[in-house]
Amino acid sequence: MAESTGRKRTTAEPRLHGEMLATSLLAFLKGCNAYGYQLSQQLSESGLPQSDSGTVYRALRQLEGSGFVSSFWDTSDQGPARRMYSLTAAGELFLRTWIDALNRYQEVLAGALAGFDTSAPAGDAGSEEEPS
Amino acid sequence: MAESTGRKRTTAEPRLHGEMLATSLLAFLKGCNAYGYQLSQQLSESGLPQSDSGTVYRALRQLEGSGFVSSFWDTSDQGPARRMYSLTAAGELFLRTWIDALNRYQEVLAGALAGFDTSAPAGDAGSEEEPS
DNA sequence: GCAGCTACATGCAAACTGCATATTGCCTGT
DNA sequence: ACAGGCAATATGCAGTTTGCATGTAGCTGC
Repeated sequence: MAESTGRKRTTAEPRLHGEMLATSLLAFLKGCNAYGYQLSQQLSESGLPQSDSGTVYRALRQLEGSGFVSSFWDTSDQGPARRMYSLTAAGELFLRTWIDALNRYQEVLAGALAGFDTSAPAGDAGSEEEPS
Repeated sequence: MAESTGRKRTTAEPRLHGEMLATSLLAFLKGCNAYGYQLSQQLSESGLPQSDSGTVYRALRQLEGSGFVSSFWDTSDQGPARRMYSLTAAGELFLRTWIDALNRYQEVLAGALAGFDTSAPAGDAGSEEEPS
């Protein structure tokens, strides 16, 4: 049940949501300020799993609402006005926090693949993690 | 606007959703089979960002629906019957795919933090580091 | 018997997402 | 000059996911 109409969640192709998308955007902004459109393109070119451009714009507005980025309308060039985003101090903090979490995440995954438990001290091969 | 009522998304404390949660569960199951309750606890102890236990159970059912884990009711011990989960071949594949994506993800983040673009050849240092 | 723990499940409302579509401004082809 | 197209941002909609609270069921301790 519950897999009839829309897209499925647990398909084999990774998607980037939530904090992952947010973190990617912040990371890009750490290098240099950019417009949403550019960020959306960078995502495409980065080899990372993609997100819809609408989602990217909305994510940026939310990040701004949370104070992690700031923006202003740039009308210096021609073409439609674009919103220039830049990272704030709070944004950098958030970025670092998440990269930290990501590191632990990878350790756990790597540990599991290697076949032993990362959260346990070395020595236990975990092959019969049998707690009965 | 729109930050009054419910929980906010982009808070400073990381949460584990979607594929991230799924991947963590699969990784734990790679080491050894387990019950949902155990997995939920392992998550708590792992130092990873947390998910509600209800979410964990639902994630497991979805993973089962996708064929990435299989389960059966274990009534051998006393206490309420518990569902024993184990990883399938498809699940291992999915796990590997996601760990791969995660690696790219981390490279991109690390590159952005270092201040240059990972997807671009060396030379452009993104020096528009607009000071003030 | 009653509280408490293990173990799993679900209802609900809010939030998130992908897709399609709209809007504004400039630029190009014919 | 006008149609079409791209750059750049935004939104409506419907389906999905999530956190929180709560419910069920079986066993244990007092």
